[in-house]
Amino acid sequence: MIAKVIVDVPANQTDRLFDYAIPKEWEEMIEPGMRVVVPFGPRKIQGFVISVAEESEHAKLKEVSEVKDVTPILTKELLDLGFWLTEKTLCYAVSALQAMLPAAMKANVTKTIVLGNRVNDEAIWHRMVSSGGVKWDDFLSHFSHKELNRAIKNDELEVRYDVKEKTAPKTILSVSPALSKDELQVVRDKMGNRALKQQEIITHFIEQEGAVSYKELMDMLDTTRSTIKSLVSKEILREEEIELYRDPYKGREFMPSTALELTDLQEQAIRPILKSINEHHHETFLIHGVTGSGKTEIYLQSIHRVLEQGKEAIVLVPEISLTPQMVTRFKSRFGSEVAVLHSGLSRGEKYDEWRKIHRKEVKVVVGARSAVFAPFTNLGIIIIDEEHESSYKQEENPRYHARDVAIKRGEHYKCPVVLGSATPSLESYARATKGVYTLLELLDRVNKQAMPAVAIVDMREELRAGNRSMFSNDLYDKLKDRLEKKEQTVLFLNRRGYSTFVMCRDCGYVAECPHCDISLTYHKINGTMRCHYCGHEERFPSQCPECESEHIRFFGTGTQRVEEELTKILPEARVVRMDVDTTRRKGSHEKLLNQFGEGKADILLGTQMIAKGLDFPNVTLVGVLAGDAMLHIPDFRASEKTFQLLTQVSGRAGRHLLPGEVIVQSYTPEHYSIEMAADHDYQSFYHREMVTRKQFGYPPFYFLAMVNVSHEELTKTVDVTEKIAGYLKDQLSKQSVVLGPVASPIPRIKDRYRYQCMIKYKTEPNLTHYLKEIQKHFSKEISRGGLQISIDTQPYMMM
DNA sequence: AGCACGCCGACT
DNA sequence: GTCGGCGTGCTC
Repeated sequence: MIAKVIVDVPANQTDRLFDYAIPKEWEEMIEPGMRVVVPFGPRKIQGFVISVAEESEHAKLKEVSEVKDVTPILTKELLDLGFWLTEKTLCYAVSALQAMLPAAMKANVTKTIVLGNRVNDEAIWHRMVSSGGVKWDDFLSHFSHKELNRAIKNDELEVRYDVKEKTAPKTILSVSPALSKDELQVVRDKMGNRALKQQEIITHFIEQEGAVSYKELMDMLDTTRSTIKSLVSKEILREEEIELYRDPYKGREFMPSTALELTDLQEQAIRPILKSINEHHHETFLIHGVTGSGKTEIYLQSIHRVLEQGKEAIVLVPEISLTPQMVTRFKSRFGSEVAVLHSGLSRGEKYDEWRKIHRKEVKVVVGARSAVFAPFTNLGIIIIDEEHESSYKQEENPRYHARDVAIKRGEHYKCPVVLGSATPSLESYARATKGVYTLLELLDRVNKQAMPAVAIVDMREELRAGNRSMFSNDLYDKLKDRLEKKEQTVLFLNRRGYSTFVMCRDCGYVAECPHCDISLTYHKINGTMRCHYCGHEERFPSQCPECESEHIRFFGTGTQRVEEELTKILPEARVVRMDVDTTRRKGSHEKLLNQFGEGKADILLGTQMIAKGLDFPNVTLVGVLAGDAMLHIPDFRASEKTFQLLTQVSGRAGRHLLPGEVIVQSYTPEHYSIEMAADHDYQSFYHREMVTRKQFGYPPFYFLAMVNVSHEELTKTVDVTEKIAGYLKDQLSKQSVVLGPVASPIPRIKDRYRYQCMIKYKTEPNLTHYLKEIQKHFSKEISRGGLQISIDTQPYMMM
């Protein structure tokens, strides 16, 4: 029998099936979707079995050397999904398969030098290697490549390839009785008055079933390791390794919750979803529900119905809002049926959560983007909350959008896919309007609470009036007011660090990263300037490197700076700052939020990450310091992003009894995305923005594809991009537009020049083929490492 | 991606 | 004549 294998080598030339003979003893065992270790050239690597066949076109086949799984880790459905992804996103098949598994399962190949068949105990390395082998790197730090190669040729040394998993299941050493209960009784009675502690332990095992870990037993019976050990050596107890799940939510109690009574509106919205579940057919729904309209309850009750049918559910949540609050809601409703997958977990924890899904120990998974690949086999619903979020698009290979994958899986399982948002993406809303998706609207808040009043402050006027601080007078007054009333405020700024750039007031010099074409950001904590793209760091200069003036200052505002300013103007305010810098440590995210939730702070100041999902009853004021910060990014979605962000942030205020108020500061207050967000008017925004999209030929009117080229040399970069653009212009129809070559908005990162070419099209059935041709044509230059070409068939990042 | 093989210039 | 540099091509 032959195994057709995709090997774990992400390269153009190896992106195909390789045939291996299956040794007799494994013939019955090997199935598609299992991982195997195979010899590949002189080394050993991991691979995925795609299919099993009777024969091969190849005369001489090597044998599969190891089988890594007892049951397939990828089902037929997921294998097919992988190849669909490969085709759609133009990535290597391994990359697609790998993306569906937790990182811990990725193979880790280690090389060890061991003694060969011919004995040479004279050799200088003999003592080092003879004791069971030496790591490849360790050997080479003592001896040269030349010596190694010669010894290998002489059969005196050998290289052993070990293909291991990155993370193993966690185990704990436990003991269980080696004898029956009656026998234990007999043994205990024989002990008489001696070894009382040992008798206690035996008593425990007579009274209770099952294995217990050393630690538990020691705590429970107040005994010591050696007491247990002696029972083990007498063969009364037996040691065993028990597999353990790393439980990220260990020790936390989730108060069970039951279904809430739905409002009439919610009732209307959930009905078509339940119908789709009951009737077993695929349909994509878009719930357009304002913040606080009770979308989550609809999700929960839909899932409930799915579970009643014995099926499974996937809930996708943007990484950033996978807050403990969200997790709590699902855990309290569905208890231990829930697995959680997000980037805050350690690699091992993710692995364990994944195994719970794979072993069917859970029925619901709540997770970020990659949870869309959860290995369920009887899916009943897929929910994507905050559907418009750009984090559902993966910005590395495979460059997929979770929404597309969800719909693909929904079609396969004939189950509904529910997209939910207060500010749907234009793409989705347009599809809903056209009837491709079913639109469900929830335009009132559950508690009939009015939407918060939003005031826009023109910061140009503030300047004219002589206010040069980052807080408008209005915002300052309101902040003070809330402090007095002991109510809380959320302050939002889309920028971390201390300032945006460093400039000399005399000559206008701006500090830039020497490796990237981007200005450096000042970080006060250690007095350095940092590049957010390559991590380059340098000291803040005491004088201008150009004109030696001492008037070199930082401009713009970051969260650190705002925090400092706040303590100056409102010294009595207690501020919690949340950004990547303060939440880097595990669990700090949750800690800061709890602190604020328990009323230990008056102001929560933060970036993106506080924009969604937070629900604190005592928050009555939301301040957006730079409402237009996003408007000026070079991206056709800039207005959309601004509208979404402002709407999301405003939704944080007045969610309960106290009415909320929002202040948006802006230098361009008249922009429609800001005005319409202030009016909570999604409809008008949608229509207004669609006009622009149509006019400039962007989605949802046109499809996009983006080719990004980068190389160390500028001329080479331009040259290649020109060739690509020329080729595409020749091949594509006249209705399609090929833009470029143009320099990327950030023309250089990490000493590499970056150019791009964008394609706008309506129908282009062979586009994938042409793009593949481009990849093939430059594959040699790419594999040599000099040239990089990345192709995105659904770009979300224009930078 | 690795890794071997082969060809070429620079050295013992 | 030998070593090691890198360009080329293969991996079932």
